[in-house]
Amino acid sequence: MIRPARRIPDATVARLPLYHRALMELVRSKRATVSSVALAEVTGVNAAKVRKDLSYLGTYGTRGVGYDVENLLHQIGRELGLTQNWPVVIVGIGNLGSALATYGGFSARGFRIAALLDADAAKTGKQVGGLNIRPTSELTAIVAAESVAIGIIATPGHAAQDVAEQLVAAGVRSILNFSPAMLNVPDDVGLRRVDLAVELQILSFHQQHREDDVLSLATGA
Amino acid sequence: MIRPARRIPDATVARLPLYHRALMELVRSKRATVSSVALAEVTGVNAAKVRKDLSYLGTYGTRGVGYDVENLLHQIGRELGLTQNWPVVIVGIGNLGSALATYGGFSARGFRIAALLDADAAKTGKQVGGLNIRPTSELTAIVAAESVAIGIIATPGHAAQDVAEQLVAAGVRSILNFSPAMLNVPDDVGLRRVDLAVELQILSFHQQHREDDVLSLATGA
DNA sequence: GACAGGTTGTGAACAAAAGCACAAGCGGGG
DNA sequence: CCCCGCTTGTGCTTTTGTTCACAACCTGTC
Repeated sequence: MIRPARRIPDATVARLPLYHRALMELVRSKRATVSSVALAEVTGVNAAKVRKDLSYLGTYGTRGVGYDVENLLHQIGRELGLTQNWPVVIVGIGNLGSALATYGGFSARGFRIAALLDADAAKTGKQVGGLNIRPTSELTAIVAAESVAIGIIATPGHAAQDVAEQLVAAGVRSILNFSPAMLNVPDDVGLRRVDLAVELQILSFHQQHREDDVLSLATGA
Repeated sequence: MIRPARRIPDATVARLPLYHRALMELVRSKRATVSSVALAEVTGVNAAKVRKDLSYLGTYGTRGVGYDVENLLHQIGRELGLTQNWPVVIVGIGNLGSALATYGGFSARGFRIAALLDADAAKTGKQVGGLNIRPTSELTAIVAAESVAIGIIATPGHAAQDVAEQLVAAGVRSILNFSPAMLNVPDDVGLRRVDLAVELQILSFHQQHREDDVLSLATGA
């Protein structure tokens, strides 16, 4: 067999975007090569972990030298599928949808926003980030016409499942869900959820417990 | 000692907000008790994992019955520090900052937005989500006056480190960074970063590899 | 052409997390 | 008062992820 040697662990996949971004920085600053230690420093990851992660992609480093920045960037990009210029649709153009539509980070990494959709007829035709907002009814046609494989849901929670089903029916294969709802989709459709408040709550947990510690230190408990 | 038995694993902490949100739903639908299986279903987590996670908080379930929804919600909220009504400041009121400022999920979970700050004088005084935008120069005063412990950075990457240092100097103990920059802060300051494009890239990876599989299946490779 | 300094790639040890499986315990019914 | 069905809490096993430590190897120097 040809590709079985390279089953990339989830934890590694989750870090590849981090390396990718750091390498983009390094390219901009005209750095030709980078060592695992240097890459570890800018990404906040342990150097051995960096090397192991990169070794899953292939043998792109040179002992005694490091990694060629351009090449490594390319390889990671390829592995992540960023060379494909995926078209994406964003459904739900409220504050968050607008922020996503104008967020430069997507286009900088090979995602092209194919359309902005919103169910609210009052928004139809308005421009956000240089694109017209279109009615959700056009979803199927747009997905078919542009071979859209990825959909982003930024609607309120109660509309999300319905939108997800429309996306799946239209042929979208991966969904990024920014709404609070938990979605049900077929097994063969990729699904990830981002909750803006989760990270804040995790911070709050640690904050809380640091205070507890200080307190118990003070009282000698 | 009093609190050493309960060292909650990171993986569990990351899931507590998920349970918390699901329980809020259940309270709204007047459900009195919930079993680990039911909670597992709505959160998409394995039932045994739910039970183990909850057991770290204490023994709040009843065998043969399940968990009391209200009580469990309260316990999780307390553990996460959500009963404290933490004041937070948001720095950088562009599209993303505005989305965060108007995002209902924060206030619904015990975070109060104490101020919106932006370095751009042209924005000063404008209203977003019922709050006036104030100049960054007022940061120190606001943090002190309102005992702000948590800061959210939604500025462009190049401004983020500077803002982080101001926040730390002013006394903020935890920072949530939505900018692409990697920040350096003292060890005793909590720091988390959210990158809106990361999840999209992870999706892209899986999408990409699903297509590879289909392809190699077709070619018999 | 050998040596020194530096860096990768990876086996092996260690740690954390996930998942299974079941004893212990609750509550309702007869 | 006992039995049965249900559900928790958790010991144990397996899987996944992290870290260490070092042999293998490259490059430039003398």
